[in-house]
Amino acid sequence: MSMSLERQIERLNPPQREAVTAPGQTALVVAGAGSGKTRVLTHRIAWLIEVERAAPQEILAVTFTNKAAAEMRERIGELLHMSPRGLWVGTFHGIAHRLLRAHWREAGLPETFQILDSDDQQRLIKRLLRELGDDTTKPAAVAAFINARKDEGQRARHIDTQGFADRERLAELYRRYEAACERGGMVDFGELLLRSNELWVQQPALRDHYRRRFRHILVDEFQDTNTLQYAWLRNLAGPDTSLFAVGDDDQSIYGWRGARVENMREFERQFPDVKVIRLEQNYRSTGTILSAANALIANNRERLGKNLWSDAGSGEPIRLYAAYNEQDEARFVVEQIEAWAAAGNPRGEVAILYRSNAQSRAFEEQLMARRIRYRVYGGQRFFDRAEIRDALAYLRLVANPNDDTAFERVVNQPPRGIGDKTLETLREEARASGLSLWAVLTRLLEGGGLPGRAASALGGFAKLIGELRAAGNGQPLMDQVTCAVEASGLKAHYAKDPDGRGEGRVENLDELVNAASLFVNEDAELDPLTAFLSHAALEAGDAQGEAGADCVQLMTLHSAKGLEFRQVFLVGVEEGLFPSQRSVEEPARLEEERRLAYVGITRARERLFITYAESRRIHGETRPAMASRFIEEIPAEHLTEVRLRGTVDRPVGARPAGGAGRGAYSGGGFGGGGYGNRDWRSERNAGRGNDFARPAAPPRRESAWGTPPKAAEGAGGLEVGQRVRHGKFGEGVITDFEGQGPRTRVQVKFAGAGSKWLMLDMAGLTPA
DNA sequence: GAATGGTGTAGGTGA
DNA sequence: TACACCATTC
Repeated sequence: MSMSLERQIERLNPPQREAVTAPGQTALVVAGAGSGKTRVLTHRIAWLIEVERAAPQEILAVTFTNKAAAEMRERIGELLHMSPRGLWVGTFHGIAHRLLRAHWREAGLPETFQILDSDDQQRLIKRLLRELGDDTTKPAAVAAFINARKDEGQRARHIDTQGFADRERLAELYRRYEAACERGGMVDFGELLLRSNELWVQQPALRDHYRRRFRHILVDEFQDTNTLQYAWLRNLAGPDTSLFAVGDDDQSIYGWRGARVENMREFERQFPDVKVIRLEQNYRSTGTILSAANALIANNRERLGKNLWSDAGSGEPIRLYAAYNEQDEARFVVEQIEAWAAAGNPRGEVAILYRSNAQSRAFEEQLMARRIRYRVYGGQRFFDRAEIRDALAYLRLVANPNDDTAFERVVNQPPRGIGDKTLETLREEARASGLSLWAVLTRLLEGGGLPGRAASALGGFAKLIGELRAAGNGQPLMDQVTCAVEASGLKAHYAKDPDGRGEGRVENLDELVNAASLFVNEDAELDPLTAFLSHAALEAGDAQGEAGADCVQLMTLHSAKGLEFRQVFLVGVEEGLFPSQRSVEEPARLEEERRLAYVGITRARERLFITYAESRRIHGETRPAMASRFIEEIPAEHLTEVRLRGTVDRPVGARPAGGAGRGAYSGGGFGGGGYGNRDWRSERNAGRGNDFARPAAPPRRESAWGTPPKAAEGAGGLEVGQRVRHGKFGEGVITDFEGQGPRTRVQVKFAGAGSKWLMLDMAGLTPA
């Protein structure tokens, strides 16, 4: 053992060390949030190589996200001071894809098969429905059905329709969808896994080859495996394979994608000699944050059971902010971030976590207005943009002209005079002959029988694709991409700015060329174009915004899993949004939402804010909202309210201490305009828990930072009760101050515009 | 065949 | 709000 690895392993705590050095066939590591899960996995791999003398090519490590795979690879490299050759680290999808590329013949695929993403998939289904004259079935519902069946390992022929007409219908669509994919050499995400699992089942010799090769299989985020992934693992693991699974049932958040937490229990049952190791010491968060997370997750019934602990201090209370609406919420968060940065803290250690991507908008606007750099993960990804997908479709046709999905996308993009009528002829012909659209097109052009105008338009398209294919032969990838973007007329088309976004789209197309020039094909077996297209499908592109820079991180709770930040804002924590409306009706889904909240809370190392808005605009409609039940599930002693609607901070549960505060809390209902007048706890819980029974603590007058604000002095000679004039809002009376120095904020009750908090420096108030 | 405007609708997470 | 889809017009 090298000294450094030995020392590294000595530094682990006993259960971590036990996991890393566990002998025997199977181990299940139940690893709580922040308990050093990735550390265990990477040390385990280093230990296998250095101590157990395993060859790197005997090790397979599977993760769920590309980000996790990249991190694991990097950390193994650091531990071993080199990048081990032959070690397989990747996502389930990435590894399945690699297998299918290597064994396309055995898998019954054409060598040039292309990957269908969910958008392609829906378009294909839409086409199938149109063929059937079905305009009532929703493509999304069909896609969901097919994907769910694939997640369960079922093909169309396996489906037991039990005489139910709708199920029969869906099964029929699945059959047609399978046929269409088969014809075009197209493989969707689920198919990657399904087919590679069938490879194990139908090609035992091949399976045995990999069983002999991969003596060690390690699985990350095991709680998120679905039926098919689990079957795939069980098939690959032979009697001599050592299977090392790491997971946390409390962080299972992909049920909607078929994940089965039950697989953890199943694993224990099916491998009787499995060694179960629990990692419960948390090294990440303060005691307060952990207690809050523990209390929240205790409301779930279906748990393996574990309790995180930490020997770190309790730290600050969790701050709760009730915003008036989503703009106020964003403004509050961004102000907090400004203060954090002003105090010399890195912005890159701040994350804003939300339930859904659409929520990023208000925060982006505020951050942009205040010129704070930020980075948004997820959402509209680079490879999902319309113009990029167009360009990729041309490239897909170059790689495989039978790819009907790509054909349909660009046959008339940019418009070249090929309309519905002409396309319908093609489609019909294709249906009748079982050929691809491209094959039919070639045949029709040769045989004549097309109206002159259509023939020349189609001829132009065929010529273009032919030229792209010829030009691409042996050319560097970048030249192929340039050619597809330019010769297709795509760039010129978008440059004409058909929708007011032309400039950005042209930039994106240039960026695609740039991406191609930087692309490194790591699989020598694969031609660069196919490798690039697969990369585009499997890794949806990097986050938007400035990479590497010290930026605030914006992402969904789902993409935050596995990450940690010194300061976290958990925003939009409202009933109907988080937990989402539909999940409220189903206990299992509600529990998954709660696990998502648990994931969010446990991302924070030092400081956690939870915010919600009392009024939120959804689908262009403003609706009242109320605090999420998850807030109520956090013990009140861990929460401190921040400046609830113009009053001072107070510990949650404390009664307002009269004076100006009282009015703000009295009264019921919400959505009544102006700053709200409702206690943050909903009626149903008032008087239930002991939160309200505790003796009321005196309201603490403090800013969010715990620094007592100075009163009027230092605030430009203004004081409470003074009449002032504002450029936009007119005349008003100062009712409160908060903060000090450049962060001083002042509350003014305006005659015509209600009560507002203003940054003193910015507001330009003059005595009236 | 292409462009434009109006209408209706909306679940949200991701490889 | 934002986008997809349809009907109308050029």
